[in-house]
Amino acid sequence: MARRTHRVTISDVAARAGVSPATVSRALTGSRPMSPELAERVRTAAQELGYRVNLLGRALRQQRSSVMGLVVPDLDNPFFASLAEHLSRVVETSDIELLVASAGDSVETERRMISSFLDRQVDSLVVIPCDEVQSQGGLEEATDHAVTVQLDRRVLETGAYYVGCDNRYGMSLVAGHVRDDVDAEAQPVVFVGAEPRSSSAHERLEEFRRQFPGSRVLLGTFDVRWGQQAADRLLDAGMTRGTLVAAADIIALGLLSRLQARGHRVPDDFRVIGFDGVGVTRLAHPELTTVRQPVEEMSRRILELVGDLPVDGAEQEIRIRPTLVLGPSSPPAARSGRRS
Amino acid sequence: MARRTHRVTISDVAARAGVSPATVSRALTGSRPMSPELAERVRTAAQELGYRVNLLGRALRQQRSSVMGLVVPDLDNPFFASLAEHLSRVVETSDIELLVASAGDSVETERRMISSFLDRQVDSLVVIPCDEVQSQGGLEEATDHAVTVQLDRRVLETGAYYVGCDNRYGMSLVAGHVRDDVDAEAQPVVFVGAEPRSSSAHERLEEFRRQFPGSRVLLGTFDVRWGQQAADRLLDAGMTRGTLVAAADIIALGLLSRLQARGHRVPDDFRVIGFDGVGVTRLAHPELTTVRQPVEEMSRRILELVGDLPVDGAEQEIRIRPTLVLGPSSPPAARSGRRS
DNA sequence: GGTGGCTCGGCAATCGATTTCCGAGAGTGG
DNA sequence: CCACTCTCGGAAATCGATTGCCGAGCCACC
Repeated sequence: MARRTHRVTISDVAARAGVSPATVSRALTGSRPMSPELAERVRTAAQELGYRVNLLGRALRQQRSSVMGLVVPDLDNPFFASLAEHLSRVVETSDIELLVASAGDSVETERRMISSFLDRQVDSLVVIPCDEVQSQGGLEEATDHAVTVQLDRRVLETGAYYVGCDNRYGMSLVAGHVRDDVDAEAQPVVFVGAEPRSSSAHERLEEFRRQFPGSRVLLGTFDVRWGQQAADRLLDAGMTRGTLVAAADIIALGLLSRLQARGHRVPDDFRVIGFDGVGVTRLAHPELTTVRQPVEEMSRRILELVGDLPVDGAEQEIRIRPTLVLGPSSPPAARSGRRS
Repeated sequence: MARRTHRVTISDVAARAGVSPATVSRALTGSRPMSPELAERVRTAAQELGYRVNLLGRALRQQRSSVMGLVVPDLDNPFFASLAEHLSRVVETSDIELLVASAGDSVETERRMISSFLDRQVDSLVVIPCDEVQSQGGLEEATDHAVTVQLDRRVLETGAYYVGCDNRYGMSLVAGHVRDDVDAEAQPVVFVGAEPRSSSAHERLEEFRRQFPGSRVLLGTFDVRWGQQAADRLLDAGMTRGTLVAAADIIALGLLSRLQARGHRVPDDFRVIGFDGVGVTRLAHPELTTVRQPVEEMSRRILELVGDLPVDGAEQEIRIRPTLVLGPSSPPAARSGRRS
């Protein structure tokens, strides 16, 4: 386990190349044109000494860290992990770097992570807030010190940008599908959602209620376990068939596994519909009908917002329309013969 | 969208409190005892001005950033995401902060991320290497500049620590289970693994071969799609029953979904066994038998390694024994009546 | 040949915090 | 009352890089 014998600084390189630190800086960053042979001499000197730039020093001087921070509620939720991965790949194309921190599903930790990113002088901060209400403080703080974007979940009155999908529209697509393709009268429609502590949960729930007034609604959290519990609850109450609309794929997967474990068939007895449409969806058998969030485009819009040219006329709130992806978990009713 | 009106520095606070910057630093960090009332005066001055420390400045001076970097191959793989989440929660208990970057499954990006973390002066670096061979360069570089730990996947000759689970032992548990509880003679056993480009893939494969010499082996990548393809290949070749040992849960889930989609029953026709045992496992129906990696303990050991007291006699290589978790995807054969 | 413009290297200030060292003042013991 | 110790605040150096400014040298043009 060899360890740094000595720290090589820009002055060491300067000494070796027989020039001043200023010249080394300019040669390595190309911040000012110079004769090619001198530049080359500096580069080899740096190479030979194994010089590596200290980004702390640079950032301190430049007042710019070139870092985008991302705070997610929980990496164990595949949807958030996928957002992180996508954003990471998009940011990759710029000269910014994305660093991710998890809030461990706690508002306090979230706040600490935001603070810490700010203290580290990130240029921009993307936050998927834990809680519609309690995350507000942290976001306001962030907005004062860096370009801040709320992703996926909206918290009002923070002054930050928002990028997310049009949840109401997405849910209306589901409603259309259920009404057109599924025999709605014979089949009770139940919404299995999450307590509206985030705008996504909120909006999906509201739109469902608007579309299916009077329909049954069960609310829990965004995880597999809740889906399983909800399935148990419905089955224990004697339900034997129907359409279950989940507020997220991860809940739908929980529903699916429990329905099947207890001997019910999907889609014959129960139709199941999800929301999000990232990677994991493919895990399910049968594959889920779901609302695919345009993760790619969301990432690109974020990058634009924090981009080099701070578009002053930029929208505060960017909503991107999701698309419905049909899967065998809710096939079109045979007799209607429709295909969308 | 309010933005920093002015940058508050330690000198501003000093001026306001009528003391020197040195005193402010000492008051806020408590690095030297001082009269309580003075400390209080400084604190209120800082509060009133909305002062926040610049960690770049501090780190530059202290030669210590208090950051642990984590480079994962791909956050879309739930196992890696889960490792990140667990490590994050464990590190949370110390005064170190974990920052995560994804390599987007590319050796080049991985190298860039490592470099960038080093340039940012991380104190320690945890890497789940993409490739058993090609990741070596980056890891050597890392070892020269920070305490470096390879996680889950081992690359030889890097000088870095290694923390991971004992894959051979884990696979031998699976073998024992298959031999004891499953009628091995009547049921062909097939390994559905990944090309040995990582030590984990390697070790699991080797141990399987040692335990079941001559058994069929299919190799692909660590993702759902490969599991599905493998299932197709086996079924297309006329297989109708058997025990499928997957090198990872994520592959097992792919197998499961395709087997079921094509009308085969698990566990009646096919037994399926996974490896990893993190969150997503529960998604499956039926629930997977799997080898649970002790993610929690792995995280703790990592923190110890980079801990304040650099244990010089520390093991280079820490292997933690995983445990077998039985699930209905491979129930004990009825007639043997055994329970483990 | 003088002068203006240009190129390009170096000096030194700067970013923001920490920390070493110094010295003033208070307290104590002889 | 002197000498010694102790406490505690401040001046200034320091971490590593970037960059505004200056000036030397060169060229070209009149």
